[in-house]
Amino acid sequence: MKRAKISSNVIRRLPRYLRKLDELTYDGTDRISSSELGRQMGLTPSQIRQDFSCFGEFGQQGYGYNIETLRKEISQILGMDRGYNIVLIGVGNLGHALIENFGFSGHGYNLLAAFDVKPALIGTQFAGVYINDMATLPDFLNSNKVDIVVLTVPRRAANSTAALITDCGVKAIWNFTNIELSINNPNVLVEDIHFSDSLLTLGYYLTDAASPGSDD
Amino acid sequence: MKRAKISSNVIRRLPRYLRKLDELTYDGTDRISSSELGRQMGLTPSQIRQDFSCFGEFGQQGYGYNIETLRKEISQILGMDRGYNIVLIGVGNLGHALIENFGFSGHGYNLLAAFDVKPALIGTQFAGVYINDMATLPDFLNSNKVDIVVLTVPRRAANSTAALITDCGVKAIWNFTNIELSINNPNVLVEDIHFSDSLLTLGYYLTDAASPGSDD
DNA sequence: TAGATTGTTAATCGATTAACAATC
DNA sequence: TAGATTGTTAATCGATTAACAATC
Repeated sequence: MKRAKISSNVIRRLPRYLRKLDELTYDGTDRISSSELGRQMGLTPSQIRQDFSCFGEFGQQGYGYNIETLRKEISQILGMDRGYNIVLIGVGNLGHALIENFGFSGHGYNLLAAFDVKPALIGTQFAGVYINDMATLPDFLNSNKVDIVVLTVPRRAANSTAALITDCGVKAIWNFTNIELSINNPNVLVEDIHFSDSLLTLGYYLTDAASPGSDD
Repeated sequence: MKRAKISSNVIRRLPRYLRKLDELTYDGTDRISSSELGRQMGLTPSQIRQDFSCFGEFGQQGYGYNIETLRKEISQILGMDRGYNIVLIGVGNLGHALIENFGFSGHGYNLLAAFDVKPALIGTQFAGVYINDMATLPDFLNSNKVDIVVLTVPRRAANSTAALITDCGVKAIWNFTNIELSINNPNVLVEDIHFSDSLLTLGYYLTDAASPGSDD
């Protein structure tokens, strides 16, 4: 498997391809050319072929790409077949929403358990996932291979929780706390969902769209 | 106000600057140079000066940038002073989480109301925001200036709801449904929060990090 | 076979970085 | 004033697009 210096732009397009391929499969399509895929996704055929060629040769001249094959390749590149184990910390509304609606298993992940400090939550379960006492978290992390932690704790607990879990060897954090985590271990991966960055960006474009026409 | 062809890369860094400036303000700092800001954010001083210079001259030679001034400029560029009105549609766990925890007003937005189809929810309120019957949505949109709709409905309702609201003149959608909305009006702005894209990206890097060292 | 479409190399375009005169 | 740091122009780097020989 060739894996070398692939740009983050390419990587972030892979899940989009995957989503599109699922949609095409659902619609009953079984093959597609780079030009048709580009048309549907708003990308150039060149870019699509370049993107795929970072990882191998998945197409066939004169035919295009077989959707099932391509989907399998991309899901493998993304590691969806690795059965990564996940733990969620902080079962507020957002944590709750992710447990019940995100569909971890549908993406190839195992959501092993959730943790919270709130006594009323401890021992209950949502969608088959038990909520455990935060106090038992280090023990849990030490006795289970946990690949990814979903961090949905309140902002004030973000950095201390991050420190706790990275000390226990967790190497990847899916961060919903809307702060930039300060982690001194350079091997820990952090993927942020910054709600506010997203909404403010939308606010910019809205302001921009209103600007040139009339300066009200 | 100069507004011309500013790249999306620049725009998406603006909220990050804002977050950093808020943090610096909280820490009691009142000025900063592009090199120190770059050091703290992992950007080059050149890039920071280039970014800001897209919008004006906010610094001072030999001094740097006044944090309060810079913050005000950026928040204006993002349109945070425009008092945009927002409506949220779909009060499941996620919608609920956003209403209670996102802090729309803290970002300069007015969350006017929420809508859902579930009878048990209609007429109740969370954090002072009333949940109204979806059936009353068109009336509401026609009699109120609603700038942005937060779309937190189930996936199956995504496109029909998007069609409904764009027909009522809504020009911006903050989309949490994890599908690519099909909207035929090119003037409607859509900003997606694709949870799965984010997690899959993290999965890629995790897989990648495990790859070169040992192929286990 | 002829037509279609890939994978890849070369060309272009845009974004980031470096350099430096201007100036607080 | 001297030192620091900006805003901006030029240089570099990287990503996207175009072109085309290979081939299914």
